[in-house]
Amino acid sequence: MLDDRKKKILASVVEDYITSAEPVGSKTIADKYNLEYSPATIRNEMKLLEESGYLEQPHVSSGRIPSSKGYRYYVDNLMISKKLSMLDINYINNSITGYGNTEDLFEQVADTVSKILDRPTILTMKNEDVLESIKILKISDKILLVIIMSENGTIKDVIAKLTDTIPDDSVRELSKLLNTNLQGTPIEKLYNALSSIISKELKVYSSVLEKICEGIKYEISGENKLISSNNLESILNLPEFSDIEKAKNFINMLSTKNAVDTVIDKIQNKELGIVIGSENEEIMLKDYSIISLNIANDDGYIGKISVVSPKRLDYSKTVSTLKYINDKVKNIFSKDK
Amino acid sequence: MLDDRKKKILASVVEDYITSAEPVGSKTIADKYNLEYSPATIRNEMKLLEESGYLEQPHVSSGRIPSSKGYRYYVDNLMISKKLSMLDINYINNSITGYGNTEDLFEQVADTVSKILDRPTILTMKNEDVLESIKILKISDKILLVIIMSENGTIKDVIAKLTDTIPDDSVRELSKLLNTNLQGTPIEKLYNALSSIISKELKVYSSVLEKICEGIKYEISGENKLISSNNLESILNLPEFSDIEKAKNFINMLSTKNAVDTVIDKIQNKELGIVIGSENEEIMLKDYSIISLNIANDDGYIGKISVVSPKRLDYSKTVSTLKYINDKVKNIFSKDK
DNA sequence: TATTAGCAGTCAATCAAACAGAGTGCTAAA
DNA sequence: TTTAGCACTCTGTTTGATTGACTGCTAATA
Repeated sequence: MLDDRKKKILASVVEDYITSAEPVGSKTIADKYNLEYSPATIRNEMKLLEESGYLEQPHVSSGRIPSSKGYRYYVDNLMISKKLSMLDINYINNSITGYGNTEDLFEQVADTVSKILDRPTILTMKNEDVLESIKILKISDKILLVIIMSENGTIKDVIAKLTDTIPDDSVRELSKLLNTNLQGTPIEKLYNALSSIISKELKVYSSVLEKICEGIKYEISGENKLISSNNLESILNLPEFSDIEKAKNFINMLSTKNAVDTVIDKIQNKELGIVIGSENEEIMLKDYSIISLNIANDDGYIGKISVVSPKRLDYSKTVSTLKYINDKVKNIFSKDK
Repeated sequence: MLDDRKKKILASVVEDYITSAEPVGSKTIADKYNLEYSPATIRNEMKLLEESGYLEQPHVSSGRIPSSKGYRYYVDNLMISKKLSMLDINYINNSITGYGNTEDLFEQVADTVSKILDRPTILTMKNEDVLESIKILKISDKILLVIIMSENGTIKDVIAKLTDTIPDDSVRELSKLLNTNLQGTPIEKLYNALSSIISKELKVYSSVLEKICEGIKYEISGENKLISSNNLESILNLPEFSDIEKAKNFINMLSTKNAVDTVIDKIQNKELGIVIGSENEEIMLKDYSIISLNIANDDGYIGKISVVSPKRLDYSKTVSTLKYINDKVKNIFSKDK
């Protein structure tokens, strides 16, 4: 347990470093943050903080920077939750309108978070959803519109271009058959379910169904749909990326996404998960933090918004923003009911 | 007009520089490309080529690099069109399947081009298309699916979540009204047209129509839809971007897009447009080239695929790839008919 | 006359040495 | 227990010297 003075010093180091990105020296702290201690005292304390792993020293004659453990202590014990500025609140309210389907909403959310926090934002939508019903609409002789409705209220649709014309009767019959066969199927397994049906029971319609299948495969792409929305230019301006190799690594990490995905997947039980730097198992991620918020509607878990950043970031603002947005999203969902 | 020897030397400089990214010296050319001239002769010729503006010398004791004029001469007169490798051809054939609507197809095309050429690729879809008909389908008490079909065969749909329930009769009537009022409207003006109708003629349905309108605004976002698909990590590996400022500029240029858009818009009359470096009016683009291919189906112009790159790039491969893909796309369109 | 060999000259890139500045740890005094 | 003072360490920047690639020019050669 840290004593009061150490806490104050640690908090000052973290907060100064978050904005300056430069190692923080004892004099800076004594001057800027009106602590009642002399630089020498602060130096002694900083040394102790380093020895117990909360601070690091890039080299012997430099100031200190927070370690992952230091950030963790700050986040858990010292951080004061900031209120969002009116500017940010207005921006959020204007850009998250709640129009469209769940996917549209998630995209809006990702864009907004990314803009406000200036960090790449990854969206995970879980499809634990099951099929409620399928409607088939004949748009023209050779074109069908297949509408897929899930119990959660998500609506997706697929356009199937046929090779031959199809009579109205068949469309009606097909619609019935699909509904009786597929109702209750988990959305993410729809493609597989449909494929196996084609070969077994519904051979008559196989050519039509294959077209529909193709569409479903394309539109409902598997389990976790990940969208990364970002504002790369401003991120590359972070001093962390003045070394172009680091910048490339970061971009690479984001686009292969595997490592990040694993971390995000593990964050389950809590509403808000924060994984800081070396807390990540993957070494690749040792300098980065991931902050992830679970989104739920009344029926339960729907997905996550996750922010990926160098571990030097404004944790307080990030958390406030995510929480505010979570409320907003919950609100939209409850209105829909 | 350049004599034969100058042509050979210019071609060698361009081709060597394209792969090496290092200024090319007289000895390199004499050794690697089996030209029958001594380094001294080549030196003299290179000096003349520089004086007439085809080559540039970064500093007095370095080799030469092609100027924009040099690339232009190469592209117009010297370039031998390369055949695509089997690898590339297979990749293209596998990834451009032609499934889905025009927009899906365009996305496939952009991804493919971007992968093969390792460059950001921008897609422009022109909506000169006009409305053929609108269908409205009632999905549940409070949810309508509005299907918008254009004469070009593109189908879009919008989900409108209503605040109140709507009777079946009204849906039918609304559908009729919209069709008579909007048929023939250019797709890109649909939103405006609908908005003005709401206030004038169809006041009874205004609350429903506003919801639909909202959706249309969101889904059919204006005139030119631009999608940029890219593979940023590998692009940042280009030696052009070893200076991080250049990298940021490039990314910035791509995301603001204004400058690039203007160039692309101007390329109209030809099937294939190549604008090299300083040929661009915008100074921002003086080190970049844009290669843009017009795509048409039987009814005419549909859109463009444009590749943006530092002006050092494999023009021959780029052109071959775009042409091959153009054929592929034309093929898909004619099959659809 | 056209080409080429040879050589002096230029410049970028690299490396080491010198120097300034920021910040520490330790000691001794308050 | 806290603080002032000082020697020390390390980074970052500047300066100068060195190396190497390549040119332009001159004079010799085919």
